[in-house]
Amino acid sequence: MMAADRPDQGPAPAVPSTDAQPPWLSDDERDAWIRLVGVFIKLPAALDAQLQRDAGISHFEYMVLSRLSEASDQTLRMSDLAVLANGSLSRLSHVVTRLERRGWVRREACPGDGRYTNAVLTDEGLAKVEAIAPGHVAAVRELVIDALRPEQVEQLRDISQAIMGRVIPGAEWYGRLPHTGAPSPRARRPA
Amino acid sequence: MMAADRPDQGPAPAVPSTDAQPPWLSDDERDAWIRLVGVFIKLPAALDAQLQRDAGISHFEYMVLSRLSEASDQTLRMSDLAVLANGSLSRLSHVVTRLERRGWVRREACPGDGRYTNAVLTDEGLAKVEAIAPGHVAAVRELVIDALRPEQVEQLRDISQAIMGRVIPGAEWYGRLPHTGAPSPRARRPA
DNA sequence: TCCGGTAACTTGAAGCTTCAACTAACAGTA
DNA sequence: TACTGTTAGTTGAAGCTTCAAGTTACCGGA
Repeated sequence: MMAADRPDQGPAPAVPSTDAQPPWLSDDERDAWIRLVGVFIKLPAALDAQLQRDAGISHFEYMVLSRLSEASDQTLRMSDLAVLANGSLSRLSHVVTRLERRGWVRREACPGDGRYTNAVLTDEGLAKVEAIAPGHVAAVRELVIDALRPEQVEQLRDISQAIMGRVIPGAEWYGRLPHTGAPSPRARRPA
Repeated sequence: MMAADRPDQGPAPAVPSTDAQPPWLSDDERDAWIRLVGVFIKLPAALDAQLQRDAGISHFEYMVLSRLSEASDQTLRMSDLAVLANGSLSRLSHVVTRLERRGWVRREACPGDGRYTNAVLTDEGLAKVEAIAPGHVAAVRELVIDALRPEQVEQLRDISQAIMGRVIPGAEWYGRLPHTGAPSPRARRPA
């Protein structure tokens, strides 16, 4: 009966706020937000669909295999791999168990410190990623990169970086983890 | 043994492609992509966390309640609601069952055409959204909008729109569904 | 009025993620 | 050597999503 006057922001507040922050989004802000929500729901689904169809794996599994393939010795500590793949340690542990069953990854106790576990990409695993990667990169191009003008790609980088800075407070490091570097005695995270 | 030369794009291709499209991403493209992946993994998690903590519901459930609260008569057809909430009909059906159990939504057979089912927001449901919305909008502001300069918000809108155009082919309509409009005899989707 | 076709859901099972223990290994201290 | 605390990782259960049927209601002929 009176909740439809500010679409997409939910109903009007019972008590109008007088805070420093405007309580609702402007039309432009709301517009951008609604579309961004669409992207972060539909884009992952599209990537999963492509990988599932062409390779029978999820996007998260792809990231795990891909990050391992980039690491020196195809080896990473579970906890570093979890950060690189954007997942929790628990999620990674379950997924590595599955990937182990499929023969693409193997666990090894870290020699010298038994607390750590290394995940190692097997030869079959490496072959699998090498087979999958071109198709996946093509999909990323098709769905995202080629949809944008070059300056938009830069804008996207800056915008994503700014959002990540809020989502993971103090995450200037984001996207700058070990990757090609040495096997990282410890991921360099802020304290 | 030779897969670490192009970080974050997977290993090099066995057979170098000579296609029209460059097979790999440039450094700038890769950079933007890695960060975008971070956003679409971590941002939904952050939104879910806020809503779960403050209201005990998921982001998808919030969208369902919110879209209903904006609809005339707090009523929408299941299939329209599914589109507006960015989910499959099956997912929506399960979620509505849960929301019904909690007393926030009610199902009604569409009078006149028994094939359709209407989801209706109850008074308790409306009260719930009204209580939740301000906190959620504050989180969206905190995590996204306030992290960006005004021109970046516009860029984000355009970029998201461009990506959605690829992810859901022919989706110029995206973000422009019923919302405040009449109860939509049928969602206007491209054929 | 019957019959095939189709669109709108619903449902149950399988699979994945999350959450909350729990275990294991080490570091520091006495 | 024992005791405490901390960090890495694992595991099982609960909950949600997806997938593949199944229903139900209607429409358009014959």
